Amino acid sequence: MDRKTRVRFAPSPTGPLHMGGVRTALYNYLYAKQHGGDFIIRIEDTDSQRFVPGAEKYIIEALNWCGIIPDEGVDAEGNVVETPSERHPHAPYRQSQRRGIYRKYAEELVEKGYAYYAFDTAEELAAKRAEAEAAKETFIYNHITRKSLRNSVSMPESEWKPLLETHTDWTIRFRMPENRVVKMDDLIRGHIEVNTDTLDDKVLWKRADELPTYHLANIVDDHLMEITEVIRGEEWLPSLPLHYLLYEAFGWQDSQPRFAHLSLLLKPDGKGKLSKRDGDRLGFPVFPLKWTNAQGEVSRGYREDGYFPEAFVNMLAMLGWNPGDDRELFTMDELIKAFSLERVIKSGARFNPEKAKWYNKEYLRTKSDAELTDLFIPVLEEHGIQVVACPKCALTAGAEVTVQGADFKNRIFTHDYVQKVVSLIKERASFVADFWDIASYLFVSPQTYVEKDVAKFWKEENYTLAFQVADFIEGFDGGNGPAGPEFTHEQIEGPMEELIRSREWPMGKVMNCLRLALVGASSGLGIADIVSLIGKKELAVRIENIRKALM
RNA sequence: GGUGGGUUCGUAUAACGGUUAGUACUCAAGAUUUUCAUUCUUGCAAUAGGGGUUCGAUUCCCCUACCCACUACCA
Repeated sequence: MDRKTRVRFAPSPTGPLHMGGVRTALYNYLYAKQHGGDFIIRIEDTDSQRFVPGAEKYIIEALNWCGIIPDEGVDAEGNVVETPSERHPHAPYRQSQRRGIYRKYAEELVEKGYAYYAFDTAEELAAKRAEAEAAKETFIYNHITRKSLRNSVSMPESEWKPLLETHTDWTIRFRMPENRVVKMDDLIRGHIEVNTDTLDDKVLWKRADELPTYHLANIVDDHLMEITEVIRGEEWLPSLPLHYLLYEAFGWQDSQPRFAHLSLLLKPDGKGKLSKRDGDRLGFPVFPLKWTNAQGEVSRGYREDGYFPEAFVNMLAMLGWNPGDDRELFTMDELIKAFSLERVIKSGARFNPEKAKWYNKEYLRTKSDAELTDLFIPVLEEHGIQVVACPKCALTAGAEVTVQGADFKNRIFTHDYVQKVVSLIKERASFVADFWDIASYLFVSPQTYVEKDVAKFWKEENYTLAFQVADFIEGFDGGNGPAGPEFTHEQIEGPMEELIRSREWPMGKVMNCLRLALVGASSGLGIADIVSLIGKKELAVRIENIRKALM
């Protein structure tokens, strides 16, 4: 009776999906794909009070961005996604659209004696709880207190039956058995036992909004959707006994899914679980995508912060799971092959933003120059730089211009130029957004000179020599004869170094003076790289600028 | 308070009951480089505490401490 693996991610659309939620979805997805099964997204929107418009769309988009694509569920537009060859129709995938099916299951339990009608009002129960708390006790709605409360167990049928019609906010509660040890198995945590006396009679269905609570909807839907493994957050572990008992009450033990409870993501410092506040406080995103709430408060997202989805997913996968060896870099396909619930860590995983950054850096390096160039161009445009596809082609403005690689005056650069820049700087960055800070001097003449570096290198005996090197570069014909206007890095580097060495000039000091003129600081690419990129004309401009500024 | 879960360097983690307790991130130092960055090398740094079981315990058992979750007509 081997069943096809079917797992589900069942978020509640009450806000943006937390990165812990993404991890839960990811582990579900990896498990499904590894077993050649289906990954299903089910929207658990049975709480009309907490429903947040846009949250569902956000969740689907976030998972999409991560490459976690459902075989069944809803897509970002709200359309049903279903496996084409599936025999069983499982739609709809939103519990609010399934409301019609839950009541009969709840009533079936009442008929079998596993549940009962309860007529206590929320106020009455709140009063009971307050009373118990005052006496330093815990109020539990169970076999002891049940008798003194208003329900179909404590009252004669003649009394409660009419209440079903007249009373509009009754509930159906599970009848928790007395003093029974529920024995459970968790794929991650092993064997667990709990005595039912510590549990209470949970509400399964509410007459007020004709909707089930999580527990009922969850079990019924998992059964109907033929879910084989339930992989969910640790916060559900305490209700596992109830869920076991529910499967038993329905007589569905044979097809009961296996359970795996994942530990929570903890904040990077201090105590407690990772929250939105930690991100704001420590300066990192806790959500995959940017989210703006009803009050207009914006929460940053990994996508908008410049993370590659592969890096984000990889980082998340390693938070609470490891392959058993030293490998740390995994593509989604590799994760699918390597993943196993047996190697999921039981304890909570503290999130480390530094490591997240490191992952992005690693992935940045694997990207092609062309790909990174495409990502860099919008950043350049934000800084007023125009990038054209070829040296001689029409600008968007309409005017035709000729750009010889770089036109600093008009702030126009060729695609080819940008790509060269990218190839030289990509190993120095963690994010594409860093490119501008690292390489702005390759697009704009420096406006200021770092004081500390000026003090260290800008001395007459150094800069007079630096000017001679600049003159040499300007006169260099690149081996192309007198007509050769520019040169490559390879062409200039040797002769330039030869000049300095043959005259026994102090290489470091001279170069840094030149670098100060070109970059505005004593950091950055090699001089040969810079001058071959920006060209003779711009070199002259920058020498002139620094003369004016510092002499 | 009750119930359940958890505890290896600062962080993420590895280690059939037998290891000088490994790796990565961070940090520090050194090498390389015309500077910075990269790269490379090295270093700092852990089994929560106490009892057992055992020839031998990070590993198994018990107690304590601490952390987390749950304790709603929320999920």
